[in-house]
Parts: sequence; structure tokens; C-alpha cells
Amino acid sequence: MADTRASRQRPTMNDVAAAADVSLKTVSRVVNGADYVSAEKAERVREAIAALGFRRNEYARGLRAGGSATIGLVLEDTADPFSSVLARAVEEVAFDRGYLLLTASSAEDPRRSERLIGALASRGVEGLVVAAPTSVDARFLAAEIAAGTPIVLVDRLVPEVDADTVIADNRDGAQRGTAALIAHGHRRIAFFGDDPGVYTASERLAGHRAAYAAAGVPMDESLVTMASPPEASAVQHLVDGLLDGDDPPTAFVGGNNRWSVRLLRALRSRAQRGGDDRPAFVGFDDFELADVLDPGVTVIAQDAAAMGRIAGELLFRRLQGDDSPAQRIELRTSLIARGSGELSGPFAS
Amino acid sequence: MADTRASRQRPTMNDVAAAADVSLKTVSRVVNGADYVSAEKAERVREAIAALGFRRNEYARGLRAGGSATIGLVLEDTADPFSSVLARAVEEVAFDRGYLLLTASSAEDPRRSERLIGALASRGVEGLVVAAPTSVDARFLAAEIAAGTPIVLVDRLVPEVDADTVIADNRDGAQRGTAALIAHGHRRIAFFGDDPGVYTASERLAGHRAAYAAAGVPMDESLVTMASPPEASAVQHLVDGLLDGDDPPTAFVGGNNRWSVRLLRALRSRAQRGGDDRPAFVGFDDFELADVLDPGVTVIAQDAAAMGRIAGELLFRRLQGDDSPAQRIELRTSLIARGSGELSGPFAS
DNA sequence: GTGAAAGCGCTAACAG
DNA sequence: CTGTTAGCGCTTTCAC
Repeated sequence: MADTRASRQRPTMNDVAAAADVSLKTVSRVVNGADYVSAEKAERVREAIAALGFRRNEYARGLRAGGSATIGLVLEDTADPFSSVLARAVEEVAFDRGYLLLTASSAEDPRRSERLIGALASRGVEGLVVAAPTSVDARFLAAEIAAGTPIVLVDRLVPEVDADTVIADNRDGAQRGTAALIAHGHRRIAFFGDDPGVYTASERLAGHRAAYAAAGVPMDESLVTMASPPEASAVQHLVDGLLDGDDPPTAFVGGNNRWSVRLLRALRSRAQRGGDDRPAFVGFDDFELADVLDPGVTVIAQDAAAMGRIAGELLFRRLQGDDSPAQRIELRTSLIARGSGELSGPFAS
Repeated sequence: MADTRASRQRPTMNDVAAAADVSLKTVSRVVNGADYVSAEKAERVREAIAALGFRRNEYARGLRAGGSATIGLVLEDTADPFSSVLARAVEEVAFDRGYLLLTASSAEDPRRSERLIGALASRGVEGLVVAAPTSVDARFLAAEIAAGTPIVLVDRLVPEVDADTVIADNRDGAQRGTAALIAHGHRRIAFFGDDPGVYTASERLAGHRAAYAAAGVPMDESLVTMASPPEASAVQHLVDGLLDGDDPPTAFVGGNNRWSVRLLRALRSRAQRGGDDRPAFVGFDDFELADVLDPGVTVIAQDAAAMGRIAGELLFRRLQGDDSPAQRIELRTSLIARGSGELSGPFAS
């Protein structure tokens, strides 16, 4: 009879001890950085380990010694570029220290988010990196911190939670983007951002307003749209409505990647239908091929990899016992001019 | 004195038992789907659990009962779009079944890959999804299967490993892409793919050749480049060299996403410098904004989400005891015509 | 219905 | 240098 699939069990330290004819503890010593084991026995043990294909059970170890060598990473959605670049950076920091990542997507659903945090905690993660947390999450996030699990928050400020936070300078970045448009002669700039309940969205809108204020230019609030971007046809309708109206905007700001993509698509479709208005465009968050579009898309870029790296390093500092007050690290965004933001408006000098 | 960070310990079943004044076992019964516990005690236990914020230690449970409710996912690079979309789909399947994902990037490095698989195994993953495995990985992959851990391979065929495999119809997809170019009158089509040691790369090249053969058109092997895409300036040099040479190609095929991006960039830069050749283009693998470029980029799209979902479902079927022979599932790619692949060549009718 | 005792795979604390 | 004993947090017998 052939073996069935799960027939063979993974060998344990006991099996190795038996095979090498030594005590369990001697095996344990060899597996860890052998304190004092005779060269001869150590060799026997190593042979047995190789022969049996033994691998220490990390969780049995953790149960006794504490620590699972695992950290948890909660993302908004693993599949989106910002999340996945962030994840990779955190992973790299963890891997260098012998840690692995339990990764999960909250899908912007606080209930799911809570369930996930619970599932991660019950798997003994030593620390947690939470991207895009909301105030709704605050309660159970605080519970984890109280339970002794260090947490680093990324991309959102959650004042209710006293934890290290890594964010981009959303407000300032948006201000620089809009200021650049104003400098190129634009006065009527349409702004599209996420629901104002989302921290980054309201910050970016604030930056947009600040740029108007700094330039002493009056701002038309009717050009501001704050909501989760609707389906393509609705966006198209919105864009056409604005551009075909009286006193149309001469520039657009995409307050996040999803808006930018949809706006660029709508703008392109309009141009294909023969529209001869060529509004300027600035998007928040860079994306692949932004430079290949015509004109190249000017963006305010945030460095997701740096955010992930810094979040990871912050977390490990805590894991090593650092108990200084929670800090906030704000990363500077950069305005990358590629052409679309440099199209002249009606007031260009 | 305020509590210091890690002062509070996570409560255990014992703590709950003490608080509810019942035995440990009664708590265990309540925490799982209570067999027979009096309503009154069950209530007391539930209160104690809530009051203490108790959460079962999943690994202590696993140690005794077997199973960690965790599966491992090895990707080439979490940060790339194909990997991250795949990951999200696997995650979804796992989450629905109460499982979490331990995710790691192999970074195309077999040594790292081996280390990762080991780290995952030692954390008791019940199963493994490995994207883009290589023959080099075959040995230790087989060891895991032998140890009883089911594995599903994704996006590569590794004949040495007897495991379920989910792949795209790379050869057929590439053939359809090149055939479309030939149908539009192209005879000299430059093909750029990864190192031929990479399974998908050689399959796609084979498809490209097959399209030529099927059309009875002789193929110029000097138009084939198989290597990891070099830096931008080298790609530019390559593209310019081809287009400025005698008998230049009239169409390009990007054999993977990284090549496509670089080729499109080089082609665009050439157009900006005043080049008036407008080669047709087909890329393997879809990407965001492919429809916003001008012309829209025609691609052969593979459904990463479907691959992930199917891989996950296959794995859980194994976890539930299915021990039928390993199967190979080949997903059909689709040719999405957006314009760049439909530009006419010199032999267009 | 409920609980006591044993043990999953490992390490910490002590002896020898 | 090496082995024995206890016990991490939980589930699994098997009694009561």
C-alpha cells in the first residue's frame, strides 16, 4: 500500500534524540546555538536532524520561550499598489530579523478589521503594523496595546490611539500641487477626493484650500467633490458636466489614485470625442506609466516603501523594549512635474 | 505608577476559569462549540471572557489539536501587481474558512526561497501556495509534500514536483497576440521576454514562434531578445537600434509586464524626439491605465485573481482530505484589443 | 454536565 | 558537558 498523503508526521526533537541516542535537551542545545555540547554528540545530532528532516516547531518554542517570530500586517487591500509596496518593505525589515508576516486585508470594513486583529492576536503576533486604521478601530487597537502588543499605525492619524504613526505630509503635498497649478495661471481648479471622513482625504482638501488662501485667490467650493469615486459613466458625466458648464475649471486635481485613474480616463475619452479643452492635471500618489501618458502626469508622490520600512523599524524598536513616548513620523511627498500639471491656464503670465 | 508597556499579560483559559469559578475544561467547552454546559455556567464563563478580554491562543490549541489555521503564501515579489492581486484572492478564500496567510517574497532567489519555506513549515502552516517556483525549488518543495503539507504551485510548471498547479495558457495566449499582429499585416515583429530559463518566458516565446509557423511566415530570430529587462537607457538603445536599422520591425511584443513598461517608455521617448515610425505593440499581462495611453495598449490579459482563487480552493480541497492525483489547471488568457495592436503593418490588406 | 490528569513540542531551571 | 523535571496554554481521554 502506498503511503497516503498526510501519513508521515513531522519529526520532533524526541525523534531526533532517539535517533542520535542522546537526551532531548542535548538536541535542544544543538538546535539553538549549542552552549556546551561535545563535538561528537553535536555531530551525531546534526546527522540525525538531517536524516530525519527535522525542523523545530516555532510555536511550541514560542509557547515556552515566548515570542512567535511573527508580526501582523493589516492592509486596506493587499491588491492595491500602495498596500503591496508597503507590505514588501515591512516584510523586508522583518525578514532581516528572522520574522515572518501574517498579512490580511481589512477591506475598509471595521467589523472585518476587528475580526482580523483578533485572529492575528490569537496567533501570537508580537507586533502589529496597521495601515489605514480608522477611528472605529481605535477601541480594539487600544486593547491590543494594553495587552502588550506594540502597534505602528500607517497612513492615518488616529488620535484616540497612543501609538507610533507613520504618515505622509498629505496637507502640505496637496498644497504644493494646487499651488503649482495656480502658479501656471489656473484659478478654477476642480478637486476630487475621498469621503471627508477619511483622514488623508480631508487633509489633502485642506492643503488644496490652503494653496488658494496663500495665493489670495477666491475658491469656488462647487468645484470640490468628496466621495468614493463612482463608476466610470458617473465620473464621465461629472467631468463633462463641469467642462461643458459656464465658467468651467481649467485644471483637475485627483485626490487619490482611484480618482486620478478615473478622471484621466474620463478626460481622455472626452478628448477622443473631439473635446478641445485641455485641462491641466495633478494627481496625488504616483503610478506606473504616469510618464508614458501624453502629456506625462504630474503627481504628488508618496514613498510607500519608505513608509513601510520606517514602520517596520519603529515596530522592532518597540519589540526590543523601547518604551519612549509614541512618535509621529511625517514623510515628505514630492511633486513630480511631468507635463500635465504644467499646462498653462488662462491667467498664465 | 502607570503600567509599563508589556506589563499586562494576555489572560489564559486558566484565568477565565478562576474568574468564572469553573474548571478549565468548562471554559474550553464554552470557547469551542459547548457540548454540554449548563446555561448558567456558560453565561458566567462568557462574562469572564469578555471582562478579561480573553482570546484563545491558536498555537497552543494547534499544538494539541493539530492545525494552525494558517497557510503559507510564497510570492515572487509582494509588491508587483500580479503577485498582490493573486495574494488578495488567496487571502479571500482562506479568510472565508477562518484561515490567515503567512506571506513572503522569494525575490527570485532560490536560497531565500528555501529559507522561507523552512520558516513557514516551522510555523506549522497547514498548506502552501507557491507562486513562480523554479526547478531549483523542487527538492525542498518535494520534502514538504512528503512531510504531509499540501502544496499548490502557481504560474510555473515544475515537472519534478507532483503537486496541483494553476497556470495561464501562456503559449496559446502569446500565439494569439502575435497572430493578431500578423493579421494586421506585420511580418517583422520584435519579441522581448525574460530569460528562457523562466518557464513562462519560454512558453510565450514558443507561442510567438507558433504564430509565425501557423501563418507560414518566416521568422527572423534576430528580433528575439530573451533576458531580464535591463535599465532604461539600455532598453532605449536596443529599441532605437532596431528601428533605425535596415529592415526594422514594425511591431513589438512585450513578453511580460516589466518589458512592456520599459518598451512603451522607450517607444514614447522616441516619438517625442520626433520619430515618425509608429510600431504596433502587444503586451503580455494587463496593467492599469493601459486604456488611457494613446493608442490604448493591446494586451494578453491573465486573470491573476482567478488564479489565486482557484489555487486557494485547490489547497483547501487537499486540506479536507482530497487525495486524488495532482491536477493541472490552465486558465485561458484573453486578448484585449485597445488600438496599439491594431495599427496596420506594411502588409495590411 | 463537569472535572482531573495527561500530553502536544519545546525550553528554563536545576541538578549531576 | 549532560540529563531530569516542570510547565507554556490548550485539548483530549476518561472518570465522576
